[in-house]
Amino acid sequence: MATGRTHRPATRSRGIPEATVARLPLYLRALTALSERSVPTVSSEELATAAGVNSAKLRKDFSYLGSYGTRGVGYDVEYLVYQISRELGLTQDWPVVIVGIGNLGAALANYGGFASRGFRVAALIDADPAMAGKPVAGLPVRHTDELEAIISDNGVSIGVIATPAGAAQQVCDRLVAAGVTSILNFAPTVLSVPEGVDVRKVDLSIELQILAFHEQRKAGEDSASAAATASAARSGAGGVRSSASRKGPDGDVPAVMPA
Amino acid sequence: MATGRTHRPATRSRGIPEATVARLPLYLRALTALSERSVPTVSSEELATAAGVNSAKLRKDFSYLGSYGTRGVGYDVEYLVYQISRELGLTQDWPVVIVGIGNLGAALANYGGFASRGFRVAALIDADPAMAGKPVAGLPVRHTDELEAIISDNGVSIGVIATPAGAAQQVCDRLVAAGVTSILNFAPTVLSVPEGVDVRKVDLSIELQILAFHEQRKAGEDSASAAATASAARSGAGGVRSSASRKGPDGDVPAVMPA
DNA sequence: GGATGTGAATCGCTTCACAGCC
DNA sequence: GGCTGTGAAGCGATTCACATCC
Repeated sequence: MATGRTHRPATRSRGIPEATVARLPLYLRALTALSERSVPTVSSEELATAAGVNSAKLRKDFSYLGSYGTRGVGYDVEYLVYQISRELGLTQDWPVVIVGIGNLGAALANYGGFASRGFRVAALIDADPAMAGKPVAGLPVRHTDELEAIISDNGVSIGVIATPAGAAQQVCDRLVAAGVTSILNFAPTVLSVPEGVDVRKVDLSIELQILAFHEQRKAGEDSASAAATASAARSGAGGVRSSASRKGPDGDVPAVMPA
Repeated sequence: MATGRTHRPATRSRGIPEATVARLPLYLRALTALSERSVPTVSSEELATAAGVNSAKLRKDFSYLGSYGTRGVGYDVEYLVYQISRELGLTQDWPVVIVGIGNLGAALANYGGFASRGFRVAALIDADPAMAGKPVAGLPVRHTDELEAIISDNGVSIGVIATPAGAAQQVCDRLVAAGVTSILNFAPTVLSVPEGVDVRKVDLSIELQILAFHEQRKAGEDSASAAATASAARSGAGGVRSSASRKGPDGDVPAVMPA
């Protein structure tokens, strides 16, 4: 999960569950591919496979949007592309700014997936004066001083933060003050924002850590020694928990602190 | 959510809920920051705030790991850092390969967040012969031909795919055949993998699309015209179906939705 | 007194299974 | 006959609220 709803008591945004909203882009991508191959209709089964979900979930998801299918037949690809696009708000143009033009910011600026949906990179912003004016992905990098002007001149409501962690909150505050109400945060830090501002976060290392967790489990299933280690860890963790005593039952000493 | 568990019947990985696992890296990050500031203990309340979750959830999460706190006092920062690191498998070294050294791949290679946890970039791999040998983030780019050798020589079990969508499945297949069992996929495509291989995906444009959805809703609350558009869209969508509308059992919002 | 640890209640998502319609 | 649309059941995660312990 790479999400970060900020406050808000679970706003089931008018009937469409959050989990469904998160999958709509997936369906849209699969449908767009079908559309390009001029496939006229799909069954929930086929589309679900293409999107990597199961068909019951897909049908349920679509049922929140309306009755767009035809029983015994399936869904009209073009029509569904349109409906989902509209539901997601992609039939309109969304100017976005990217703040922090390091490696990641540059990668984002060049990322085709933004432009191909309704997103338009209105400006690239960086705090380094040496970067100012340099073209990245065909756009000149602007200095942070211009941030407020850029936001209001372009009517930007979505900002992408790709700065180092230390600068993120400050950038966030300025974006919000300038009128941005949705933020996609790539900096590894928790942003605090006022009510009404949405933040989603993508943390690259978190995803890897989750994989490492499962990977470790797999290793434990195979080799005996690894399994022993793992299960010792386990019983220390979830186990009996006799009275008190932190520290796992056996040799489980900290001593060497990891990274 | 940017996840992608592949098959597997919900493997509540031996007692620790998936949702909890996904938050452990968050806690770890907050704890590491406290550790660097030499803070000896934290309460669930403080730590929860720092990690961006609520304290009840945090305590519940920690309860799956064991009783590592002290009632009336809080949690020992260093000790908790160690326990979570170990639980996540970060006390060991994880060699990873990054395949596809375009803008994004290069950004990932340079990303400090990998190295700082237990991850070590063992190799950068790209299909472009012109890239071969060129240094990126201090490592020479290797050609795809060497993929299998690199995986087995380094005992790599985690692979990162940052190729264009068209190449991703093929790269994935080769990684898996060579022994990789966890994949972090940045390509905007659904990967199919055999049982036992974990895939997590990060799709940059999906996150933006989710923000756009909520942004659109906000706009509908403000201006009358926008609201009209939105609700027209809505009724066109959910409309017909005379029989009882899904939607909350009772007073679910009509027309103009509340904040 | 103060904060953890955790059953119990609640909520929301997923899955099932079948009625409804083409 | 085939596939959608959806109540209802199932299940996991979140939240509550308080017993427990330092």
